[in-house]
Amino acid sequence: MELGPTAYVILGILGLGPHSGYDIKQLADLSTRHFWATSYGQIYPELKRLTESGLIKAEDASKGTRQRTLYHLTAKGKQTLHMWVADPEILNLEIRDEMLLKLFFADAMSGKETVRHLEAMRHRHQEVASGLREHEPVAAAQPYRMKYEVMKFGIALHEWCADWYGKLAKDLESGREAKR
Amino acid sequence: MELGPTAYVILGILGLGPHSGYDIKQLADLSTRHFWATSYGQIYPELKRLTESGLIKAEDASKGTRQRTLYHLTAKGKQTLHMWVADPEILNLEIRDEMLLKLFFADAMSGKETVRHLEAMRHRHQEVASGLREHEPVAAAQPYRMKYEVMKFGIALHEWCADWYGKLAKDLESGREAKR
DNA sequence: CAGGCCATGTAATCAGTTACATGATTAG
DNA sequence: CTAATCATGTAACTGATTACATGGCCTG
Repeated sequence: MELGPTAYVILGILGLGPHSGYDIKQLADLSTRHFWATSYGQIYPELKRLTESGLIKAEDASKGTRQRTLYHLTAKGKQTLHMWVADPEILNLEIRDEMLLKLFFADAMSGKETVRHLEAMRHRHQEVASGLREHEPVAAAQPYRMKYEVMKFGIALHEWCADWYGKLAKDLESGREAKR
Repeated sequence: MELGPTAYVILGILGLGPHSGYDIKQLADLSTRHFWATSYGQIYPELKRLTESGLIKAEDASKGTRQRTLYHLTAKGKQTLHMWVADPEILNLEIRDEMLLKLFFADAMSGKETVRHLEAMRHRHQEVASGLREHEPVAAAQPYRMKYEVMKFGIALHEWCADWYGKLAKDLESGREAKR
């Protein structure tokens, strides 16, 4: 009965208060998405499993005929979440970036094409950063410091990346002699 | 007959010359691993598929009774690879970082525990960076500029991350008043 | 009354890892 | 002679996405 990271996303969000599966998805999309994405296809089955193992508890919150189930942490769930958070083990980081892969194999491309590609990468990171920036005020207003710090990290990271690609593009454009 | 990124890792590496499945894995581990990992469980079946669709060709290179198969790109494979590289479409980037997830939910931890966690994250990124640094000279000596640039990007990225976590840890340690 | 959002779920599929199985060659 | 490395492969499993199906509520 090992729990995966997705289970902790759910437990973590429920640690902030009772939420429905739908809520969890919305909140995750606004907060953890940039370093841990989830989908309904994982959330709903996971909610069932967590209920079965007694870490969370369902409570009916239907309005008329419209179904709605709120979940909240049990004492056991709280404890499990806290133990996970407090455990300082080193966990692995995974990055999958198909554009970087393309860049890696881009030696056959012309300088112009490479610059266009770098420009696209820069743009992509800028987009992610400004997407995060949009709900930065919300994150700042909350009483949870780490959540805000993680958001700031995301913004800074993507801006740093955008910057790096921009600089490389500039280098390629000016110092052609360096090519090859 | 859509090709996934892993297929392009293989095509890209074979674009540098004929290699065995084993070679491909070794080279990928030294180069693309930090933004696109692969395993034998993907490489061997993919080599079979690529052979069947005529993008690569197998050539026996056994030595005595020791089996060895070298693969090289066909004209069609070269073309497919080049078309992929030249296509400037925006592809998605995925990050999965369980430690960042923990940090995100770390508001219940004490300042000391959080600092320890940040220290571990800093250390992890430093490790990745110095791992990459080890074969930086090899990358620098090759005639492929983009491969070297991508490696430099990886090093700089992880060092930037290490730095960021280090700074946050410092902030937490000194400016306690900012907590909560 | 239509479109958007709230809400729940499942089935099929896909990508990728892990563990295993096998054996040859080479360097110390 | 033995350990490391070269070399190829598969089966089982896991984690996650996608697409679909269904329907109610609320706002303009």
